[in-house]
Amino acid sequence: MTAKTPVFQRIKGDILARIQTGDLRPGDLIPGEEALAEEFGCSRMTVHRALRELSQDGVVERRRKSGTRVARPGGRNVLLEIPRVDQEVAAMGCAYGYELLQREVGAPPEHVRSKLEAGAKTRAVHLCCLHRANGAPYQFEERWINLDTVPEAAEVDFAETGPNAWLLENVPWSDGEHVLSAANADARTAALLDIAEQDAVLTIERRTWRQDKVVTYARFTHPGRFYRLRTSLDRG
Amino acid sequence: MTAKTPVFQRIKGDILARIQTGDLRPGDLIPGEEALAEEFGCSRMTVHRALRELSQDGVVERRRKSGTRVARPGGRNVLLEIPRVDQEVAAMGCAYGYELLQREVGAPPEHVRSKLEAGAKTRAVHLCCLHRANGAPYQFEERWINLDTVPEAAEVDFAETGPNAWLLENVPWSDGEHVLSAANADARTAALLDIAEQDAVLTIERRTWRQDKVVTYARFTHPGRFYRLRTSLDRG
DNA sequence: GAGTGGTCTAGACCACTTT
DNA sequence: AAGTGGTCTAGACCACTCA
Repeated sequence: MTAKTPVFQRIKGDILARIQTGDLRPGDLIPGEEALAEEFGCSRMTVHRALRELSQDGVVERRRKSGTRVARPGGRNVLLEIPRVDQEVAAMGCAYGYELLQREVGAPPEHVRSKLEAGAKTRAVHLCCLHRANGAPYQFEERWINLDTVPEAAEVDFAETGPNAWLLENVPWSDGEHVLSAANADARTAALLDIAEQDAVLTIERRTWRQDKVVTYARFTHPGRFYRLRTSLDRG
Repeated sequence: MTAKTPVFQRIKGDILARIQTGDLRPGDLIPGEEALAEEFGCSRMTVHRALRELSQDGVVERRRKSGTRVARPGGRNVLLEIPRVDQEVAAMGCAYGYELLQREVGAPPEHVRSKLEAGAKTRAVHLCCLHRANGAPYQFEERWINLDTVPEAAEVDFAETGPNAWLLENVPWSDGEHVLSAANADARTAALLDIAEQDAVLTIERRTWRQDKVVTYARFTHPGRFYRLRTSLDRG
């Protein structure tokens, strides 16, 4: 069935194979687009697309006049999929439960205000939510939503719908920043997640922007014993 | 200077802006390639490239005959950069130190053998390494290298060069899988990292493949208090 | 100045999916 | 059967960068 795979994909695969077998090593020069076009019996555009995608994947580095070289892998860039809680729980075959523990509107504390890149007069919605799997605590979410950026959020009670789902519906496709870290559970978190105090938890902090303004700052906390984040393959 | 930005980029930016302002909402239909080509005064190929890249970024979904629609963001896909330890330490302005604690060659234990997808007779190099920043323990690395896949590794002593650097030089650009989790430090790890027992640690497990065969399985352990992994922006 | 990649075109044909 | 995206071409011109 190789006859049906697009030419640019065969070129990508061919070059990748040459690299993985050690035939081409980091720093090695790859023939020019015109030469490859002749070698593969296709147009330069097709070769260009193959090399461009390899370059975007970090496999190859391209410079005008110098040519294309196999990249020296430094760090690993991996694609991390952070699923939606409800979908994640459902994917495990568990019943998903949502509970709003706290909701208040007002000026956020100082350390949150800086995360929101907000002024002194900025108000925010502060939410504490618990997500459950088959009744058992699964994730604790603490979130602030910047009312300067999303004033509509002040009118939503979030009693039934989690803030994540609401934001995805109403403020889609913002840019984001995530920070992952491990910590020991404090007394409050331990009680909420039904784990022992000092147990390791994995926390994900997320900030999202819309048009250069911070939309929301959220902290997701999972029991470390049961929570693992997998990355799908990307680059090397 | 918008005159110098490529046309396909302007198209991407334009459509992204329409989405971020809420002009286009998830599920909305985007005009066909031919219509957009006329709207932007360019060829269909140029429009196609813009839409293809948006599709690869997960911003839109394309189906033949149906057309192109704004994607419903589900989970977040973020680009996670896992840097090389030495570069990471150097980037913090610290002196990097490497110490090989243990090196042995033999049959790996059962739970590792399954990770290596190895047979009963497979031998592996087992390494325990400590990475330091300004003399202080920074990362503990435990690793097995599959000698079926990389027999050369049996001859390397890894006393001076860390296994990561060696593998990147000798087995470049393999595919990878990563698992992130939080855990409480056991006595041995705590002693090595100079932290208290039960302190939270962030662990990264990595497996890499070359040509469908597992090259190596590694566990990297960091003090959770000081270690954070940041994701750069990608998709929503 | 010369050589490389980067973009773009106008048109063609194909592949998939819905009607 | 028709309409959409997916690929490919042959050629063009431009932009960067090295000698």
